[in-house]
Amino acid sequence: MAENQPATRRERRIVVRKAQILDAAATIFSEKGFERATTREIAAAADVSEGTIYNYFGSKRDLLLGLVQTIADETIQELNDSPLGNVEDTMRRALTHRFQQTRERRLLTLFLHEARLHPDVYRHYVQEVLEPLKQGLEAYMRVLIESGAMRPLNPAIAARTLIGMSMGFAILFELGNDPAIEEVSSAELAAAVSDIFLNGMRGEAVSGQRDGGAR
Amino acid sequence: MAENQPATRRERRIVVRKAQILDAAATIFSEKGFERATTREIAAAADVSEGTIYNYFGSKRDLLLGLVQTIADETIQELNDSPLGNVEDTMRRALTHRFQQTRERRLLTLFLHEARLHPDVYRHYVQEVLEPLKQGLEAYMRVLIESGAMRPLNPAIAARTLIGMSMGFAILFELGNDPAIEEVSSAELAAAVSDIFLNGMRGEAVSGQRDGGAR
Amino acid sequence: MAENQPATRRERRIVVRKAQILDAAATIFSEKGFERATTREIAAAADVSEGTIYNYFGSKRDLLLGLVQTIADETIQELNDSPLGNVEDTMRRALTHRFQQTRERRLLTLFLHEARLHPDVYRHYVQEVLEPLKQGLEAYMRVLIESGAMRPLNPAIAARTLIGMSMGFAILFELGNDPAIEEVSSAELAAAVSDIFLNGMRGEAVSGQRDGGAR
Amino acid sequence: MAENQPATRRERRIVVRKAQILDAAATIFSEKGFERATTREIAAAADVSEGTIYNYFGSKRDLLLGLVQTIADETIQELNDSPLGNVEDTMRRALTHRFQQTRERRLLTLFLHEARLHPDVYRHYVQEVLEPLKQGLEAYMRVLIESGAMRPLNPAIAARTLIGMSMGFAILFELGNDPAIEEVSSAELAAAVSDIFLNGMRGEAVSGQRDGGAR
DNA sequence: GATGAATGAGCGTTCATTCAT
DNA sequence: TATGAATGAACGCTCATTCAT
Repeated sequence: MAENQPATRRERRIVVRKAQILDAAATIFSEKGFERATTREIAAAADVSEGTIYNYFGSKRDLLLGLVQTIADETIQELNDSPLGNVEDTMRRALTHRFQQTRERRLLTLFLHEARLHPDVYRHYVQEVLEPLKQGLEAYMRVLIESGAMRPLNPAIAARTLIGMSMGFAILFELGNDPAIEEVSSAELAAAVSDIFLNGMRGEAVSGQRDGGAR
Repeated sequence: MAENQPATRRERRIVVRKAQILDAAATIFSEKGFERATTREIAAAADVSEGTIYNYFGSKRDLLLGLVQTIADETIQELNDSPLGNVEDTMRRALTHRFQQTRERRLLTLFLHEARLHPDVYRHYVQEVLEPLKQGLEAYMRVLIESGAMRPLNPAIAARTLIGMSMGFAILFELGNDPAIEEVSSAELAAAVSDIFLNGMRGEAVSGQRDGGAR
Repeated sequence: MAENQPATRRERRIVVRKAQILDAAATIFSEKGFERATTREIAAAADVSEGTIYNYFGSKRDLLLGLVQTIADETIQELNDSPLGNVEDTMRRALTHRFQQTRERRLLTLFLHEARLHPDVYRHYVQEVLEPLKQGLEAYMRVLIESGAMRPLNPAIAARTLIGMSMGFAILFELGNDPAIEEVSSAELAAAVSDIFLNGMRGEAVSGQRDGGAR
Repeated sequence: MAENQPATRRERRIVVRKAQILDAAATIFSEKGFERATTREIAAAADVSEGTIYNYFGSKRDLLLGLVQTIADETIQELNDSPLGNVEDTMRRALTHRFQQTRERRLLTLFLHEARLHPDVYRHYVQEVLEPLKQGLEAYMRVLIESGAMRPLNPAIAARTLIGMSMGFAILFELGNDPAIEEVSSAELAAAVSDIFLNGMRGEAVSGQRDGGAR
């Protein structure tokens, strides 16, 4: 966002106002959920009147969509910006970032809940963020497998396992009240989780004299 | 549940009615979310009047709690009933079950969302199901590690990684629209996921030196 | 009521049941008022089911009417039964009775409230009890005045003053929390009140010239 | 009330709106009673929407309390403002005023009914208006008795007799349908009632020896 | 007759949205 | 533009009444 400062003072002010309101919305949505949050509370938290919200957003729903969009954009930006080093580093960095964000903005369960129920949110969040991520990771898995760096597992499932793992962990975070993960730094957690996954993708299949999926 | 039929006709009818209403509530909650579901819709889906709901449940919220409680009880029951065979089988069975349930009852994002926001749901779901599961798994990890079957990783984090992985995967399921996992049987998915995790817990730690995608 | 035992066992039982239900209704109405009393509570207090109430009374409203009727009948009965001795004794006896009843059955404000709002109650209570009482007292006043026992005041107003006084006092009683009247026996109160009224009706008119407290 | 205009336009509008709504509430409560009055009706009578009521009052109950408070304040104001002349004049003036008010605002039975059932109304009406009145009158009675202007009757009972008389009369008024008092001016009624009471407090005690109606 | 579960109209209240200022 | 009072549809819930058992 920063690279593209709107020219006029007016446009700049609009962007600032929108951000101010979205920030407030994020806070209140996170505290109360979408439905139980009231526009009055959001207005109070944003230090504007209720009417002002409607000068910048068409509806309460649009606040949510704006928020989702903002975060989706950020996420995509980060993914694109993240230097592609070796797998371990990349993954650790991505997970670390993810965990840090979850600690700050507890919006994941909200987004998932709303995405499941509301097509617009679904579009902005699942289709625009999760799907590309799946595709990208799946392709990456394929590369790693073909290069021999990983076992010949189903790359689609591997990609989804990683995403699910990351998302699930983030949710545990968001649910809170778990010293075992709260007292560990995001980086350490990311390292541990990434270690398990990557190690799981290497090595031999767990046989399997026992019957599994792999044989 | 069938083994323990309440004696009197009246008690039996009450149990049936409650189940009928909870079933309807599950359907509507899953479709609309808790807040957007109305007691009128639930009554219609249960084929009773609105008043009847309140003969069996004290409030709309109690419907949610009843649902959470029911599913929590089921989950705990399953965990206790599940035969403790070797790690692989147990895990596969548990995950398979989990994935099957998610396909049928798309309530996970709802529960997580509500648990995050409502202390009662938190108590019934997180504290009574998730916490014990964490503790149990953590202890189990410890055993496996001590026995040498697994690397000396932090058992707390290992347990949470597995739970997060399972939960995250279930959410991807619930979000739907992903042929890559929908066209695979629950058993196969469970096998693959379990394979990655267990393999990840064995073997050597992945060192940071090895490079990743470039090779 | 006692003089006229219904012949059959069945009829007798009906009368008993009705009384049992009306008693419960009196208790609950007095505690909660008519609207806030529920048929469920009344049924519980009467130790019958809700349905049973409707076997004996057509509606909740009919419970109130039945109660009003019962008390109106009692009141009329008492008035007719009360021996007509000298004025002082009669009045004292009537007021004593009134105050005793108020202490037991705190239904006066309820009746007045409902009579003001509901024509049926008005008919049963105001027209059948209060009006005859006014007429009777007015005629009595007339007699006393003509006989010279009282000053030539407007007998209609005199009668209403006495009734109002008695009713107002009863309300003060019903409102409770007033040791000054609660710790005095009904008889003493009745004597004092009756004394003031009767004395007020005798003697000379109070002329405006006399000054009041200042003297 | 006019002497103390709130400074700002906004504050003025709020006061006006509250009064407008309370007026409507008074009308509807008087017609239907508190429970049977609906906020819809009150809103319609006040010519505002239902929502607007809740911008000014927290609940339907608060409307009642606001009304009680308003009238309690007025009553207290009047008592304080009323010039203390001789007893007769003071009493006549007070009663006249009372009767006039009852004719306009038929809220007495409602207030008594609600005061009996609802602690908040009790506090605002009985404790803040009736009790001080009792105390004031009792003290006044004591003065009159000590000065010899009245017989040595129990001043507490005398005070309550007067209050009860006034209240009871007001209720007869409110119940309506009585030409004998409706066709007489408030001032005349007040004069007659006050005459009876004051005369009753003077003179000698009515002894039981004198016979009553027979003479 | 007695029961109490079922009913559903109707209530008080909330809150996203509008619009006159 | 910013405001916040006004709006009214829609919600959760209650309870008098009915009726199958």
